[in-house]
Amino acid sequence: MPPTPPTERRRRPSGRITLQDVAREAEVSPITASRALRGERGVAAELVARVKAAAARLGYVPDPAARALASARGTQVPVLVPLLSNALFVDVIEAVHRVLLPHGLQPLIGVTHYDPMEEEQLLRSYLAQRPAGVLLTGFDRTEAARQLVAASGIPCVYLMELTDAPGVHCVGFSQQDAGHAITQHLIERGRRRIAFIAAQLDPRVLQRAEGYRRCLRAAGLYDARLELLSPQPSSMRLGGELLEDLLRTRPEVDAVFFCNDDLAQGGLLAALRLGVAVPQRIAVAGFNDLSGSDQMLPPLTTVRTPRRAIGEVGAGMLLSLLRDEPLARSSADLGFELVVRGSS
Amino acid sequence: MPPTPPTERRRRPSGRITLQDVAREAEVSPITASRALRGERGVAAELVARVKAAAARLGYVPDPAARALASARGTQVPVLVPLLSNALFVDVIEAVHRVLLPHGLQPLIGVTHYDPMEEEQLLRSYLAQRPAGVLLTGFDRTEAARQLVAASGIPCVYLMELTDAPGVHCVGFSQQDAGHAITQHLIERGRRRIAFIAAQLDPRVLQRAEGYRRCLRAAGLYDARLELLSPQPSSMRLGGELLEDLLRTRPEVDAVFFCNDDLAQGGLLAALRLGVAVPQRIAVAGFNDLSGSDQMLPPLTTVRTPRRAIGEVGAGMLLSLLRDEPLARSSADLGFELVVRGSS
DNA sequence: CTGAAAGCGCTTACAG
DNA sequence: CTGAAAGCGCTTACAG
Repeated sequence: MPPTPPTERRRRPSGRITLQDVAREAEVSPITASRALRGERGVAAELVARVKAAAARLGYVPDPAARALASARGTQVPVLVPLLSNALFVDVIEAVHRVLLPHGLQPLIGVTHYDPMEEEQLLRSYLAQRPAGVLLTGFDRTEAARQLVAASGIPCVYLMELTDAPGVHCVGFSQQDAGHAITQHLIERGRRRIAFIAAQLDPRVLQRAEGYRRCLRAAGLYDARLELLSPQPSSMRLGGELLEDLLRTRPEVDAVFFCNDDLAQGGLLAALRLGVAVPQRIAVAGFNDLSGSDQMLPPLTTVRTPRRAIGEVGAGMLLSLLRDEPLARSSADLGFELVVRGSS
Repeated sequence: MPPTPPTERRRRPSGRITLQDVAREAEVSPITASRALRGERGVAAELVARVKAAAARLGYVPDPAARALASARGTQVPVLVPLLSNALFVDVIEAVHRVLLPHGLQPLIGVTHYDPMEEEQLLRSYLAQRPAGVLLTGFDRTEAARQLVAASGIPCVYLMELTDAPGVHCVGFSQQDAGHAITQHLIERGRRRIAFIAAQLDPRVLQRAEGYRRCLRAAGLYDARLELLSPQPSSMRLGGELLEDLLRTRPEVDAVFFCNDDLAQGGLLAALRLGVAVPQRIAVAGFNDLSGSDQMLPPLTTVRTPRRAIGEVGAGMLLSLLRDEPLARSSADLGFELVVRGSS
C-alpha cells in the first residue's frame, strides 16, 4: 500500500502553513485553533491538545503581521535608550531580549542620542505600529512625547530612574543616593577636597551630581570650584584630559568622583602617565563598574549598578502589564552596591 | 462664516488615519494613493504631489503590519550578530540603523552568542515573519540555516568576512591578511619570538591566527609553542592572565599579537603591574582599535577595522538588492589600517 | 496612467 | 464551549 499523509495537505499559493491548515489537520474551526494556540481559556482540553499537536506536526509559525493587523496590538516592544556605545545600555538591552523573546515579543532597539526631539520622533513612528508595550529610559522627554505615550494607552515601563508618581511603572535605583554614597565613602577615607568630574550631563549624571553636593554640603565640605562638568560625550580620553585640567587648576584636590567608569579609567591612566600617586595623592572613584575597572592600576573603586536586573525586572513588569496581572509593585528600587578597590 | 475643514474628515472606529482617508482627502483612489506614497513610478506628478500633501496634512503613518500582510514582504531586517558586549558589533549595528531607518526599514537585533544552533533558531523565527532582508555575520553556520536562507529567497548580505562565491553578497575585509599585516609589522620591528594570544576562537579569530602563522612561516620564525588559544570569552582580565602564563612558560617571547584589543589592554595593564617593559622587553599589538586603546600606557599598536563602514555599506547593499538595483560589486573589501603606537 | 476587486492571515465581537 | 461572518489596512494582479 502506498503511504498516505494523515490528511490531505494542500498548500496555499504562498506556500505558507496557516492557521487554516492547522484547523483542518486538527478538524476544528480556525477560530478554535486560534484560541487553543493562544492559550485562551474556555477551550476543551482535548481540542487544545489536538490543535497543538497539529500545529507541531505541520510546523506552523503564526504570522505576526496578520495577528497585529487583526488584533489591536502587535508583538513589538520598542526599547528606547540614549546610546549603544555605553556598555550600560547594552547590558540592559541584552537582559530585555532574554526575557521578552521567549514570550513571542520582539524588542525594537531605538537610539535617541540623548536628544528628546529624536526620542519624540522615534516614539511617534513606533507607536503608530501599535506595539505591545514600550520600554523607555528615564523621565526626561518632551511634553509631546509624554502625550503620545499617554494617548496611546500602550503599557510603558521606565528604566534606570525612579518616581513615586502614581500609575507610573519604573525600575531602577536612586542615582542621587548612589552619588551620595560614593562621596560619603571618600569622606570616610579622610578626603576633604573632593572633586566631581562629569561628561555628557544627562539627567542621571546630574542626579549623581546632586547626591555629591548634598553629601559634601552636609559635611561642610562643598566647594563649587571642584566641579568639572563637560557636555562632551563621555570617553576615557576625556576623563584623562579633565583630570589633568583639574590637577593644574585645583592642585589642592585630594579625591575625584568621576560620574562614569570610562572617564575614571581614563583618569587613572592619566594619573599613571603623570606620575600622580593613586590613592596616596588623590583617591579616585567611578560609577557603574564597567568592564575593565577591576583591571586598572590600581583597581577602580566604583558603584556597581544593577543594569542586567533593570532589564529583566523592567521587561517582566511589562509582561505582567500585558497580561493584566496585578503588580507586586509599580516602582522597583533595585539599589546599588559600593565596590571598594585600590583607588580609594 | 464658520470655518469648515477642507474635506469631511470622518475617523474610523479605530481612530487611525488610513490610506483611505488620505485618498479621500486627495480625491484619488486608495490604490493611486498607495502608489504615490511608495514612489512607484507611473503616477502623474500632480497626483503624487496632491497625495503627499494630503498625507502630510492628515499626519498619515502607514501601517507596517498591513503592508507586510498584503505584500509578500515586511519591513523588518533581522541583523544577527554574535554578541552585543563586543563594541565591534555595536558599531556595526549603529551604522546599520542609521542607514536603514530613514528608508522605513526596521532592524531587528538578534544575538547568537557564537552558537550556530541559536542562530538557526533565530533565523527560523525571523524568516517566518517574511522580513525585507537579512544581515548575517560571517559564513559559519549550520547547513539547515544555510538552507533556510536560500529557500526563503530573502535578500541577504554577509558582514565581516569576504568570499568569492558567486551570488553571495558580502562586505568586510580579509581577517587573515590583517593578521598577517600586524605580524609582519612586529617582524619589521625586529621581533623574532612573536606569540599569538587569542580567546573566544570564533571563525574570524582563527582566520587572524592563520594570517599570523602564514607570516611567521614565511619568515622561518613560526613556533607553535608561542600560540596561546583559549576558548573562554574575551576580556581584559583574561588578556592579563594569558600574558602572565605566557611570560612564565615562554620567557623567550619578545612580542605578542593579541587577537582583540580588550585582551591586549588587559595584557598591557598586566605588564605594567608586573614591571615588564613594553615595548622594550615585549612588543604588544592588538586588533580592532577599540575605545581606550589609544589611552593605554603605552598606547596600543593595533589594526583599525572598518566596522562602521561595514554596517553602512552592508545596509546600503541590502537596500540596492531590495530595489533590484544593479550592484557595483557583490563583495566589498573595505580593508583595514595598521595603527602603530607606542606598544611596538 | 488610474481604478474595482480580491485577498494577505489572523482575531474580534456576535451568535448559538 | 464552539463557530460563521466581518474586518484589520494595505497591495497585488487584472482590467481599461
